[in-house]
Formats: sequence, C-alpha cells, structure tokens
Amino acid sequence: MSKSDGNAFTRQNGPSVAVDVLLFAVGRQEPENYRKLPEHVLQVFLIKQSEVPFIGQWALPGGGVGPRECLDEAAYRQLASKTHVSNVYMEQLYTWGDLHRDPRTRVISCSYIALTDKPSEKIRDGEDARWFTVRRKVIEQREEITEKGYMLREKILIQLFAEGVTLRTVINTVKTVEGKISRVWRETVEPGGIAFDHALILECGIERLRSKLAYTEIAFNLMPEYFTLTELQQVYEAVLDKKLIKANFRRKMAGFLRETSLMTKDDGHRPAKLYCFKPGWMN
Amino acid sequence: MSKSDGNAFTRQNGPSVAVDVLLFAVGRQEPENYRKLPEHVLQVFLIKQSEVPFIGQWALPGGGVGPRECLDEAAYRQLASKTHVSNVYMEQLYTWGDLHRDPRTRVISCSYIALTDKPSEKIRDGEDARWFTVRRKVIEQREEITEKGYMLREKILIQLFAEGVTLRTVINTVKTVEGKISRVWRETVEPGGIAFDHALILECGIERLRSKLAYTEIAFNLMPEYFTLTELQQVYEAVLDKKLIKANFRRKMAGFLRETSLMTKDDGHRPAKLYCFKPGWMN
DNA sequence: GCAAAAGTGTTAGCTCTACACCCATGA
DNA sequence: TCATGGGTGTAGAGCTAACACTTTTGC
Repeated sequence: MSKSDGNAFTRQNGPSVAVDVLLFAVGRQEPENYRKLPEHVLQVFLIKQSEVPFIGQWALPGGGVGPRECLDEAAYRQLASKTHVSNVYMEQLYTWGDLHRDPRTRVISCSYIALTDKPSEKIRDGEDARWFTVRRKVIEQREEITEKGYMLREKILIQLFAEGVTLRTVINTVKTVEGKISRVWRETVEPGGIAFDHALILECGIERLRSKLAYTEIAFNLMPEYFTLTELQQVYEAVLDKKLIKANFRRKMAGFLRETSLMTKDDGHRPAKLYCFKPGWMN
Repeated sequence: MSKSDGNAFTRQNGPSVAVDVLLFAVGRQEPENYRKLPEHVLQVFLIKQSEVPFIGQWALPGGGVGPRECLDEAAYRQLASKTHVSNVYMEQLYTWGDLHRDPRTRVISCSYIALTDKPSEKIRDGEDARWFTVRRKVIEQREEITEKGYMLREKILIQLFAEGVTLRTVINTVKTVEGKISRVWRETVEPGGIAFDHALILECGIERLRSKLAYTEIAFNLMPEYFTLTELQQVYEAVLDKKLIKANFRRKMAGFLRETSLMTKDDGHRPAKLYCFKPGWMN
C-alpha cells in the first residue's frame, strides 16, 4: 500500500464496494408418521430481484457498504434488514472483483457465510424472499496429465427448491498444477435463474462449509442451544450429503459436548439426552 | 445486492479498493561447516514507506486496484512491480475494511498470500525493500469460562529480522463462544514499526499458512521444482516452527511425490533422491 | 407387541508416534 | 575414519469404519 503508484487513493469513480451474505440453515422436513424424526436438508436464503438487469432472478441478500461502517457491520446490517435474522455466526468467505460481475457498474463484493438454526422463522413477508433447499452433485469429473502438469475438471450441478420455484445451475471448476504452482478456477456455465455471480458464491460457500465441518466446530452454529446427538448427526449428514455411522459419530463429537440433565419427550420413542456445545480447547 | 437500499452504487466518494500481498518464502541460512545442510527459516517481504503517515515504517507490497483489472490481476501487478517476483502461487487471504485502517482516507484492502521458492533472488535494489525472517511466539494464553460462554485470549509476539532492522510487534487475539455462536477478534497492541494494520494481516497469514500445511498441498509452492525429502521437511519445520520425525514425515508425504532419477551430489554426505510434486488426487 | 430411535460394545484395520538401526558419502 | 545426512523397520497407542446388540419409549 505504498502510495507511489498512480491509481491509489486518487480515484473518485473507483469501484463500489458491497457485501453479500450466504445465509445457511438446516431445515427439518415433516416426518411421514408419528414415530419418525424429521428429515434434515441444507437450505440457503435468496431474494427475488425486482429490478433490472436481473429482474425476476434470485440473489443473495446484500448491498452497498456505508461510509461509516466496516465490512462486518455492513454484512450484519444487510442480513438484519433483508432477512430479520441477527445474532448469528458469520465469517468472511471470499471477495469477488471480476470486472463485469455486475453489468451496470464495477462492484467489488465481499461475501460472507452466515449460519443460523432457525430456518422456519418468519423471515420476510411476501413472495420475494425464500428459503431454498440445496442439492449439489458432481455430474462430471475428469483428471488429466498435461504437458505442463496436472488438471482436474469438475462439472457441478446445484439444484435449489422452494415452493413453486426450482433453480438449476451448472458450474465448472478446474484445478491445475503446473510444475509446483497450483490454481483453482471456477465459472458459471448455466446461471439457471441466479443473479450476478451468486451461483459461484454459493458453490464456493458450500465447499467451504463442508470442508470446515471436518476440522472445525462450525456446525454448532447451525444448532439450537440444546440438541440431541441424533439432531447433530442429521445436520452433519445434511451438509455433507452423506450417511454417517451413529456410534462412531458420537465418539468423535464427545469432546465438544457438555451433557445436560434435560431430555426430549413425547417423541414416539425413547427419550434422548440433550447436549450443548463446549469448545474443544476447553479441555 | 438488491438495489433497493440507498447507499448502493450511488456513492462517488466510496472507499478506495487496494490489494496487499504477503509474499512468503523459506530462506536457507549458511551452514556452519561443509557437512551440514543449511538451516531454513520462514521469511516475508516488506517495503519501507517513504511517505506520511507511516514514513520509515515497513509495509506489505500493495496498492490500488485499477479500473480495468480484477483483484487477482491487481495483486499480480503489485507483486511483480514491487518485488519483481512473478509466476507464483497466490490465494486470497482476507479483506480488511476497518474505518481507520488507513488514516488518510477510507481504504478497503483485499489481502493475498503469495508463496515462492526464491527468497534469495535479487528482488529490488536499494535500502527500501527487504526479506525479513519471521519468528512468532505465543507469549500469553488464558482460557476463561464466562457467564455467557467461553473465552480464549492469546498474546502473540512476532519478531522480524533483516540486516540492520529488527521489528517487534505484539497482537492480541480473542476467541469467544456465547451459547453456540463463536467469534474471533484480533487487534494490534504494539505495531512495532509495521505500517497500517499490516501486522494483523501478517499474523492472519501466518496462521492460515500453518493450518493449510496440515490439510493441503500448499507447501509445494514454497519448493523448487526438484527437491529432496529433507528439504521438504525443513520447509515444513520452518513454517510450523516445530521439529518433525523423519521416517513419519516421509511416509505421510509419499502420496504427493513423484520420484525422479536425479540425485544430489557433492554435499559432504550420502546423495539424496530428488522428487517433484504430484497432486494427491492424481491417484 | 412393535416400530423407531437411544445408546453401547467389539473387532479388524489403519494411521500416527517415537525410536532404533543401517547405509553412503567426501573430506 | 567419521560426522552427517539418507533411508527403512518396528512395536504400541490411538483412531476409524463397520456392524451388532441392548434399552426405552408411545401407541
């Protein structure tokens, strides 16, 4: 940030700066009968655009950063005003700066992941904001040895479901290694009704969420304060899209849990102990 | 990014956008005698500020983002022009948007990590740019159970050494858990001759680099094309600041290596096989 | 009784750790 | 010859996957 190059701090028409928030939750779907527990699915919150150039398409909640707020504050404000969700976990995901990601003007967007446990909460009235169930699939995968190194190409299908709306977006990712230098490249093939580059942001966010599940305690931000071990497991399964083995899962989680004296009841089967989160570093 | 809030895309005096690059390398220090291999240390590249308000202090290479370039391009351009290093691994680290991180005007900075294997290369003439050896130590640690949850405080000392210059910066980090919601907070206690919030960026980058060594192949970006297993181990040890056990290290790395028919020689001891990188997903 | 989920135990295989040991080189 | 690093083997601890089994509830 030395000042010696021409374009630093002198532009009056520099790029706008915005934030966009990927609000994730794990939703419970009604069980088939009184004995069964609800199924769990990963959900993301989107808003229908009412203005050109993406009128009718769906976008992440977000907007411009004010002159008196830092990025985190802007993200919180946008989330609170657009979704009525507050006091949630939030972390920066990635900053998107492609020249034409917004066709109107140059906008640099700092994206955030937010996690909540209340997808069912009344979040906004009207038809223009919805929780979408997320389904992600790798539909093509190709490994190559090239003259210069290695290449891994994947085609990814993300499907989004809400009542009356289904979106289908396709993304390509390319990982290359040339000599020792590795790179990742992502591009939208079919936006499928998702505005701006938000399909890319979503894909990036899902990847981050999944990988952080494995080596951090981030999943607890998707849980209510008290929860059963089966509920916790269902959240992992919904995010990872993969069945886990109960006994093993419980042993692995043991270090992050504080037992309570509370129990579930009236569930049509044996009551379960309720736990709450205790960080791993608290011995 | 719906357009419906007042401060989106209408400001002409919005924040400036810049990039800052943490260029890391692992340097070799001259061995004591002909038999010994060189010691390895983590190094970072800094530039001495020649203008107010941080005149005489040291900062990361960086500068404003041009109107016709995306963030990655800006980072590459800054790196190339300030350090004469190009064709290196680079990834986004974090975007810094505090209101007063630059006392002159509002600047939002997207920071990058860059990794190279050539710290010794003549990088820039004159007295105003140096490779610094990095030493990081946790000098205080406190765990607490509070009314609302848990808290982990750490005080971190980072020392930077170059010929004729020693910098000493102290940073506090606080990790809190309230109920289920976790947060991280970082602040500079003593900048110690480092400009802007670049001490924070450095600390953040070291943490990221260390944690990514464990679960990615990122370390190979710090290696030359051909290297011995001991060299690779020394790079890991320099970054992690921790001795590793040779036999175990070799077994763990086996899946990421392609053997060559080349050998070292004239080293004052038994010759070693040279390897090159092969990504883990290439079977 | 029975369906569903809560919760525990066991085994085989793998990985991680720590350490010991031998080999090859050039001065 | 010997200091130094190159390279491999092994035993024990601990983790993981997979599966089987018992317990407790509401209807």
